[in-house]
Amino acid sequence: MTIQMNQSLSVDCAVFGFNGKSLKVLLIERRYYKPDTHLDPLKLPGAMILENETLPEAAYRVLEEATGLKNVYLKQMEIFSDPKRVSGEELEWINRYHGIRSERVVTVGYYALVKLDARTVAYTTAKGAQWVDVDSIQRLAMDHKQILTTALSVLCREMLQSPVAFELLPRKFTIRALQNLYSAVLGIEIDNRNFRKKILASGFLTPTSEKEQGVAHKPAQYYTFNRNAYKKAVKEKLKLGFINNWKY
Amino acid sequence: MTIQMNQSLSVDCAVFGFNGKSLKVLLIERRYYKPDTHLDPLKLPGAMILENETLPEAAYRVLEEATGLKNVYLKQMEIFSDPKRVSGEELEWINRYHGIRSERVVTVGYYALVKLDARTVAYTTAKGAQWVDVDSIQRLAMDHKQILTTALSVLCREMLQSPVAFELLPRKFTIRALQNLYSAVLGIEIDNRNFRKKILASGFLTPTSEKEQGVAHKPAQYYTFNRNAYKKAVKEKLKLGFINNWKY
DNA sequence: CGGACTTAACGTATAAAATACGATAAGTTT
DNA sequence: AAACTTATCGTATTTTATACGTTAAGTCCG
Repeated sequence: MTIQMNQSLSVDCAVFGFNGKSLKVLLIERRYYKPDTHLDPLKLPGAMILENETLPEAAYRVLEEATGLKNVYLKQMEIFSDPKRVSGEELEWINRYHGIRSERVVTVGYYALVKLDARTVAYTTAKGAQWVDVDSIQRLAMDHKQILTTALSVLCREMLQSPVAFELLPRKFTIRALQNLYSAVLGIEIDNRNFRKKILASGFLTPTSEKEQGVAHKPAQYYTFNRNAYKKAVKEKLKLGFINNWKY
Repeated sequence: MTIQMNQSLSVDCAVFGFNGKSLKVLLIERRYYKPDTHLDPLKLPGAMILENETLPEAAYRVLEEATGLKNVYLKQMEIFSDPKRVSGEELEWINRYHGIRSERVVTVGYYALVKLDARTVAYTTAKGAQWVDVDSIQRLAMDHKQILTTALSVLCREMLQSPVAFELLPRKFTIRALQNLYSAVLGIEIDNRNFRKKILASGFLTPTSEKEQGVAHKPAQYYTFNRNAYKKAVKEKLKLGFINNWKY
């Protein structure tokens, strides 16, 4: 057995957004170097790591290029290192596309959460990218479907452990919007009265002076996420899951 | 900017063990290619990734070589990709040691949990490795101190979320031993009466017919971890931290 | 041998959190 | 104006966490 050389390292990002109804992921249509290929056209945004660049830097670079956004929630997931994860025609495509000669490409999966506002949607669509409902995705280029699946499971876990939900919502949001997001991503039903009670009791939401307008029911108050209150609470108490919530 | 080539990928493992009192990590003394070097001698077990090998495979290979154990709890943490994380004399050492010519080494950090029984200790010490108290470690080779620090924080988090503690205990253990482990790793005091109540209420422990012998107090019952009961419980209820424990 | 000592094991009382669900409020739609 | 929808508040019940008292079963030491 020989040590692997002539390999490349890439990053691939599953960029998630929430439109109030369902979870979306950003997909890019790739260009072929020959027209009659049968390779899957849609892929996650990604790039090769450059000299003098760390992996997070590469991921942020990809993300800014794809969305125009700089301060985005971004997190490393796992690394996909199957020696055959890209091979044959796919490897050929990569080498051709990047102008390199690599025998193996190991990729690091990232997942990102963005606020799906009009500006961002305009930017991405102008770039030819598309926001696709995560449930509707059957196949993607290379092993990107697998990366997406991993990202989804990581997102579920994170939603339960930390306040990442707010990364997907606009700055001002209603409690119901937050509830819908949890409900959609986790696929569970939530009692709105208890959810409200729990989330308000946490002290992480600050009410604004604004209310919904033009909705066919009692308009709801808008809140913002109070990150400082959250940080303070984390410091004060260890949060558990397995052996629930002890302080001692 | 150019795409990085001539790079190597390695794995480094923080292997933890618990001796009943404190948390230990397995360290290896590295050999110099010249005697008067000032490089730190102790490092985590690690290896370069081989052709036709995935990263987890590489990590298991390292682990088996270092401990003689095959079925070990092993988990990928994060990737250390600073372009300068090994450079100069350290990079020279790596290239010399492995007989390669690499300009950059990106490493994937793993952490492993093993049961520190007599056989394993004998095996590792015969190999010249040592089990060192984690609190006493000041410096390590390359950026291995940083990898260790990351591993420790991941371990703390995992201990609170999933039953990894049992990977560090012998098959049969007392409730007090489990408590001491939590107490040592998390650095918190735990009320033994409430701990017992909580852990027994979870239904994850199966009592055995054996008791402690020769201890200077009432002998405690030995228990085993009931993994099936745990899996069943996980299925039945989502476990949260941020928005604690809902079922709905 | 007997009392001191230590931890195991059980129990009880209180506080805090989760859950189920009733009732009213404030808008739009028809 | 009645129907409809969701917001918002409230209450009762159950579950879980926490603090801490008590007895049991051994060893240790005189």
